[in-house]
Amino acid sequence: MTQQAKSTRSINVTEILREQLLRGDFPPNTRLQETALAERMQVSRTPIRESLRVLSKDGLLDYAPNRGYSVRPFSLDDIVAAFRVRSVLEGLGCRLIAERGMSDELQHRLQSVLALGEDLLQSGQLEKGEYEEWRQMNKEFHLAILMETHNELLIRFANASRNIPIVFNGSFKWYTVRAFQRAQDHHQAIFSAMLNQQPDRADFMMQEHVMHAADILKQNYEEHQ
Amino acid sequence: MTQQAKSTRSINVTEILREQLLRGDFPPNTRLQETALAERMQVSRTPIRESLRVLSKDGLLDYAPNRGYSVRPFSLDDIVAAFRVRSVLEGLGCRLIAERGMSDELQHRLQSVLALGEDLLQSGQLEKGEYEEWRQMNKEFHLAILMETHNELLIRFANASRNIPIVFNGSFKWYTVRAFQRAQDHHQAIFSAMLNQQPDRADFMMQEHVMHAADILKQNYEEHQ
DNA sequence: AAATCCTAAAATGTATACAATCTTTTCCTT
DNA sequence: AAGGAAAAGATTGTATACATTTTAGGATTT
Repeated sequence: MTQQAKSTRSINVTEILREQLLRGDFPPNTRLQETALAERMQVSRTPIRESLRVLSKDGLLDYAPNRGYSVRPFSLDDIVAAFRVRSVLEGLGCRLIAERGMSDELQHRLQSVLALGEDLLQSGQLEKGEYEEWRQMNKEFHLAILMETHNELLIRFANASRNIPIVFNGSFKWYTVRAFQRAQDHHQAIFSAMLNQQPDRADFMMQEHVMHAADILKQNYEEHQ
Repeated sequence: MTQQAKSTRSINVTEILREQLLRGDFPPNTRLQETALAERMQVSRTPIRESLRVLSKDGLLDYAPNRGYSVRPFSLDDIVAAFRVRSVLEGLGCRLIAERGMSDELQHRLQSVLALGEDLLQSGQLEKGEYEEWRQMNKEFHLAILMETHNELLIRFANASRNIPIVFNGSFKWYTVRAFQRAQDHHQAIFSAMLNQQPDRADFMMQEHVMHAADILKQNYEEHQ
């Protein structure tokens, strides 16, 4: 029997609400009233309040004393700005690893991730819009690199910079096959740069990679919105 | 009469506790018990709990469900890692401004800050360890640049990366006159790079500047601790 | 003496009651 | 009818009571 991680209602509510906010379930500027939420979530106001406080710290909600919380609206500029920040953070991650050299473990892990990416490109699945596996693969690639830095603040900020509506699930639904190929090429180049201890190249290519995703989002945002 | 910003006990408690944590009033790993804090702060447990939750989100406290909160210990490596992150964030800020060019307002503001720095160096005050004015000046320099980016996430992260014990008040107490001079030179170079729209130089010099502060802290940390 | 279990105390988690603040409506004045 | 005070309603802020979990201590067993 797997060990159930301990939790509290407050934490559960926070994660459920966060998911809903990231999915875009609530229109921008929607007021989130404590009593209404409490009823909806079948808990008292106490855990709700703690959740809302946390989510506003994460930038997902706006807050004013005695006025309560509302869903923070994100403009396209906000989102692109967040990508820019993430690009330098993840770029720094790659740089740090390139400087000190990869561990064997990371090397093998990334190699298998790269192989999976290659498989997905070959299989033709991506043409049919089945990008869920790609999403998993991509997440593992980025997360594995970040974790290896052992820089707690870097990991925290890089993750936080992805916790933004629209950004969160990636813009893969708008990717062409060509775009997937380019992303795979970027991953390869980043891996190569870290392996050969080329910090500048590793940093630069990661920034290029992240901002490429931002460009695709930018091009498709208006028609979707 | 100045407009008193609205607030709540929860917010007040959070800021008081944050200050105390940043000053290092609590030894690392000290448990912060809600009832004890509530009595000390003359409020009930409710606002205390909300504060502790927020401070743990900010990375100042550790938290485990049903076990409560404790003061997070920071190693020298943690602190240097935070400086590295801050250096790329503030570097990005300078780059963004160098790319688009400075506003007249920022230009004048920074020029007056630079002039103040020059004055402080001339006056000989800094030799006697009176670095409070320098601290103010330095803060304004960095903050003015950040604000001008209008990148909300960048501003938030950059500020958060300074909210760490020891880092918070700067390591100016360990600065020699030579170190102050070098910092002033860095400020001048950063300003010049942004004015002349040299993004690479602006970014690089800001990183150099921030990591210089990290170096000084590193050299003096052991004897202080 | 070491380990384990059990119980009591203390701490955290949650719900609810009350207080303060904001919002809306009503009603009065001009 | 417009404007504005004042009261009623709704919402957030805080305190407290109760529930659950953890922790500490001691008794019991091996």
